[in-house]
Amino acid sequence: MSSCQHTTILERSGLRATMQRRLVLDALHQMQTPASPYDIEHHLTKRGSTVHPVTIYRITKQFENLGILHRLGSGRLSLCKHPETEGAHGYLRCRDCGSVTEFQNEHLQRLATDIAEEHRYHSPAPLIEITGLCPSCDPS
Amino acid sequence: MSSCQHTTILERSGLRATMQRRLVLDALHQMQTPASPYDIEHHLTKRGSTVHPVTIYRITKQFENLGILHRLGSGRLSLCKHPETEGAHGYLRCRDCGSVTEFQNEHLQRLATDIAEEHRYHSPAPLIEITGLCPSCDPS
DNA sequence: ATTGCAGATGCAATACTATTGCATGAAGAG
DNA sequence: CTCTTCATGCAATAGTATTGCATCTGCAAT
Ligand SMILES: [Mn+2]
Ligand SMILES: [Mn+2]
Ligand SMILES: [Zn+2]
Ligand SMILES: [Zn+2]
Repeated sequence: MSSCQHTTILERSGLRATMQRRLVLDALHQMQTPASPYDIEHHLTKRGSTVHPVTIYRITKQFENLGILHRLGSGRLSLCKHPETEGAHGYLRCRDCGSVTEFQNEHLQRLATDIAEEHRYHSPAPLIEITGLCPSCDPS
Repeated sequence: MSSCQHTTILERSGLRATMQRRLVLDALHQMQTPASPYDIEHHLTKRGSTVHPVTIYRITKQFENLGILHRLGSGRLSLCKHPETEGAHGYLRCRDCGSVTEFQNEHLQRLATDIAEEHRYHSPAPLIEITGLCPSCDPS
């Protein structure tokens, strides 16, 4: 996903294609892993760009509402890899160290979508999150 | 679930059965809905009991690690209804208003557990959380 | 029942995270 | 280019969580 595709995402969203929004999308794309607003700021600072933390909070909230990114239970943000897909996205998260693995399971995603609909839930980006202890954090 | 059962939970956990821990369990049980640490404090204060917020933070973190309660993505805590059951527990959460509905779906819980095991995850209380927009918050 | 101690609590200080109001600045339509 | 609207930066504030340390208490041993 190139920087110009990020601009396309913004155009389609109805949001103005500002430098700050493109930088936030670039950062999330480059980091490849869920990141907090301050993680994003640090990433950008290291690369010589600056976006004010308050702006990052505002931008990410908008992106979340548009389904451009997912906010995980840890508060970290993950770029939605397939925004055109209406189906659910799956994450496995360690509640100890916070590490996150994205998974793809059609069957589970179908079931989760059904459950959401049963309860009259709707979202442009339904999110399934399974929380447990990762191998490193499992005391056994 | 009575107060004496709460004491049993504590005995089995290896934690001392202090007044504060019993009060936190009582509060979560009485509230019937996921609550933040400060929600718990306010509930207790209204009933004439006081447990210091810092203590509630410490207690709930221990309970979470023991699988006695679940910490949802909103940060709110839900008493685990079936601590003896090793299977996963499911929650549907609105990312706008934060309302939570617990659901029970054997099939989805089985699938989620399988996915967790595939990734060598383990937990005394695996948690499935589906996030979307509830009927009240759906703009459509 | 008394004692002793590891573990638990309360408090204050601190750190971290998120939100709001307002003045200034930039995107993009015309 | 001009204008309007939306977006950003900054400062202040609010909300949430953690830590160190002194004191206290559950509970096991005697
Ligand atoms: Mn998505
Ligand atoms: Mn459980
Ligand atoms: Zn871990
Ligand atoms: Zn809602």
